[in-house]
Amino acid sequence: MLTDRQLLILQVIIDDFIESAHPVGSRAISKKDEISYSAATIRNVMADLEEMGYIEKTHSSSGRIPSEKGYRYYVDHVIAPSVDKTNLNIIKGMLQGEFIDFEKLVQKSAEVLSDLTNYTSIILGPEIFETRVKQMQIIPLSENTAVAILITDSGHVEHHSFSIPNEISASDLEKMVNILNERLKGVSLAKLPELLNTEVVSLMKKYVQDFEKSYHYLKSAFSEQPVKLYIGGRTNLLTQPEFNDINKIRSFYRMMENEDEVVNLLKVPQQGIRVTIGRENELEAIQDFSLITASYQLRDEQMGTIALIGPTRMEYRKVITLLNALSNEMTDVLYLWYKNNGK
Amino acid sequence: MLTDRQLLILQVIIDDFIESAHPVGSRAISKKDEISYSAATIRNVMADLEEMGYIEKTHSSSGRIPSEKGYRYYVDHVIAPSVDKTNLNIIKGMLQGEFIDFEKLVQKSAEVLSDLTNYTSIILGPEIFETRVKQMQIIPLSENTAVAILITDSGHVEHHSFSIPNEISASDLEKMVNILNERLKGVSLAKLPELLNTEVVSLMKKYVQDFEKSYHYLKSAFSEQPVKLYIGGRTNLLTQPEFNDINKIRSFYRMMENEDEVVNLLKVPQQGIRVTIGRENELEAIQDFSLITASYQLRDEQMGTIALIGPTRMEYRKVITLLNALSNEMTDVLYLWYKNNGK
DNA sequence: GTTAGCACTCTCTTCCTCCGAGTGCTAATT
DNA sequence: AATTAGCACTCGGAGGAAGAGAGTGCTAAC
Repeated sequence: MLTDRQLLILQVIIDDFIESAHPVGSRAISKKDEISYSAATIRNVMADLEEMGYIEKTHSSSGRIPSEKGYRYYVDHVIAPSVDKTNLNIIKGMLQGEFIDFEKLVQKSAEVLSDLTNYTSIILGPEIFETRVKQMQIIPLSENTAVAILITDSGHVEHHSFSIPNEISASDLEKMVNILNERLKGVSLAKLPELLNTEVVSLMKKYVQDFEKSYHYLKSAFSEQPVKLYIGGRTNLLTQPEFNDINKIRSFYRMMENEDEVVNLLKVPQQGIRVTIGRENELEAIQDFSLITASYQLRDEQMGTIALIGPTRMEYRKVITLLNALSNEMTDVLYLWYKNNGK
Repeated sequence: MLTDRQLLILQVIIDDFIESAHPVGSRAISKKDEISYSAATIRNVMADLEEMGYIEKTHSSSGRIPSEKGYRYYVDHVIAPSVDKTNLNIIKGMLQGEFIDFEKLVQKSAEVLSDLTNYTSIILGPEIFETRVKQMQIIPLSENTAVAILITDSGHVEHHSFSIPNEISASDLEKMVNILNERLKGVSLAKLPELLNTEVVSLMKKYVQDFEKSYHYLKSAFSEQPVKLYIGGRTNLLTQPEFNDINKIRSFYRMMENEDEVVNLLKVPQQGIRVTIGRENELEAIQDFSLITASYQLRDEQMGTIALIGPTRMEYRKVITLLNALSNEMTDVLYLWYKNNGK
């Protein structure tokens, strides 16, 4: 456990380093307004903090920088989720406009988040499990191609072109769609695959010739449920001094190119804010970074994740506040929207 | 006009520099198999080439590197569009698979192109002017929201959520859609805005109450015709030695983040291959790069553009060959597809 | 318990030197 | 007349030495 004085000095070191990116020396600390000790005293405290592992030197006679353990302590004990009115208003303003298309809104959120912080923002979702099938359609384009469309009550549209084998007749296709619509309207997407496999199959077998094949094609058209990923401020991190190393840039952007990897990074069930600092991250490519994630919900069900990624020397206070605010707002908006649409 | 010997040496310098990225000296040239002159002779020729502006020194006693003028000459006079069988087969193989969704195919092309070259590929389009309206639909989601869907005969689906003002009744909406479908089916997208404004308007005024407002909302839903942009190998250029400069990286990626700018870059009517080298590019952010573009057509109408961007020290021969092959193949595929679908 | 003083450590920058690659020119060679 | 060998010269880059500056740990005084 840290004494008050140790905590104070740790905090000053971290705040200063977050701002300047330079090692912090005892003299600089002693000059701060909130510090009333001499440099020598500070040095003693710093020696203690270093021994405990909260700060480090870059070389034997350098000032100190926070260690990952130091950041961890700072995040866990120092930061009280506060409210930043200015940014909160920006977020509220953004989310308040006429709310039509949740996906657009998410995209916009990612942009605002990265602009506000100068880090890279990643937003996942919304997952569409909770949304329900509004309508399904299959529209023939030519003799042997068609496009299948699935519309959900959230306004989400999935579409998929596919080719129709010669054995399947247009009338069969039509029958299938009728059956699908009749049976699946209002079904939540989470239950869609199950229903497709059981009830609907037996029903269709009765009416549709050459059922197996049709079904196969149809299923492939609807089974893909991509998780949407929105990234904002891809190039923001380039201005960070820790990004001077070209190899770091390379490995980071390689990672970001790989959507699956990014999705996996964020696809974690969670409540509240999660902070992983440096080597706390399992993914090697971001072990020099910190990742801060929050989720937004619909009726206690996690719909998606919003995250910011930046150097370990991150403005944790600001970022956590912001993410907290945004996730709450998104949850609220989502709730209201579903309520207003009578579901 | 260059003599044969000057041309030969220019060619050797460029080929060598493209491969090594290091200035080429007279001794190295004289050692090449295809060169039978001594270093001293080469030096004389090089002095001439430099005087004419085709090559440059990096400092007073360095070897030579090609100037932009040198590359230009090389591209215009040395490169005969040849056929690279291996890569051509890769491309053909890729395009041959069951052709269902042109957009997916374009995306895949961008990936293959960047993998094959290690540069960054950009593909624009396909522009959908030539495609025709297959069906339009408006599906109400709730009391005051709906999603408008437009399906074209190419399998392209545009959708747009919008809110319905209270004054507009559901039955009016239905009428509108009926009218739209009746009138617009088979109309090419190029003519869509015009028709919407003339014929359809007058017709709808008759049947639909509060027409003005409905029309306004509907139009906004269908007027946006985004040009799709596919980028492959975003991080490929990071491995190029000329990308050691962080500022270059920054300005390049800034540019690439701005979709509009990239679209403008490629949205140029053209035939054949177009090569812009270094400062020939108007856009400042890529004045250290070369951009090579080709287009693909449908019945002499340009549908889209494919491009590669890389350092001015680019493998022009390979890239031009590849782009040439791909644009031809894409044009063929497009033609066949439309033919097979009886249009 | 706190602080002043001081020797010490380490990085960073600047300056210097040396080496090698490559050039341009001149004179010799073909 | 064209080509080539020879040679002095130039410049960038690597490597090392020296000095400045920032900061430390320790000791002794307050």
